[in-house]
Amino acid sequence: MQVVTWNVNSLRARMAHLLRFLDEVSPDVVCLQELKLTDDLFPAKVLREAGYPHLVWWGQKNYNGVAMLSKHPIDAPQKGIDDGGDRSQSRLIAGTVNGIRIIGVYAPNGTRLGSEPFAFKLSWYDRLFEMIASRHRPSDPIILCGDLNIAPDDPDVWDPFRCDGILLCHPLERERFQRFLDWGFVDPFRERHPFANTFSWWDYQQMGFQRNHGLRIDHTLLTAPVDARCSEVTIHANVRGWTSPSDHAPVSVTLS
DNA sequence: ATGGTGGAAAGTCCA
Repeated sequence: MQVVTWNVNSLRARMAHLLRFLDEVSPDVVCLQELKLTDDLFPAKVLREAGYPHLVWWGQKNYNGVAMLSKHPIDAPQKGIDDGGDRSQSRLIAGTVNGIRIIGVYAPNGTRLGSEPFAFKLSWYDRLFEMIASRHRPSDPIILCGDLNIAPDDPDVWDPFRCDGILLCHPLERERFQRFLDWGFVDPFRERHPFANTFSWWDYQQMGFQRNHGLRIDHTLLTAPVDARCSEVTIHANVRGWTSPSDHAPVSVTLS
């Protein structure tokens, strides 16, 4: 089983790329972020015809928006962090596929250090952790994937000196990421490639992709029983080179 | 010095 996460930066603008990717890679499950459309505009019919009959989506006007596409049934679908807190931003979609709880998220960017959106990012992460830790054990099969908007360590950034302490690389953000690892999640990419400077996002500006000025902020965290089945982690960086691309590449995990 | 690019949408906001 192959599971993909991809921030498409507008589903409507990226529909041709998505269909091409589905055709070329044929993953079992796809978690999408930044749909940037309302629920009524979600292209369910086209995606069903593309081989993904099982769909869950939670859109929002202009910003955010998440979806899960699957070849297999999606049990216990969930939209948002169901803790009674803020639901104004569509940032989480979850479902159980073939016994694995798959949680796809679009973490807040944070905008600027010290800003209100930055505080929202930190508290959103606290809520996400609480949601998972309060209802799961590390021995449960879980995939936590998405645009986490955190580059966890120096090898995850194009220039550790220039990126030191900036947004997406700040200690307060890295603490939030580390908390999931301390709880029991594994970062299978870093586990298999300890020193690789491989990125999942490149800025549109100043030839970011051409100069490989990128960050690894899209992740596929696995609990131990899923990691034990994980044969491959692929960052599909070639997709970032397609004409008029998303600024994020898809990331996939392959399970035996 | 507050830019550069891209997407929402029709003036800015967000990333």
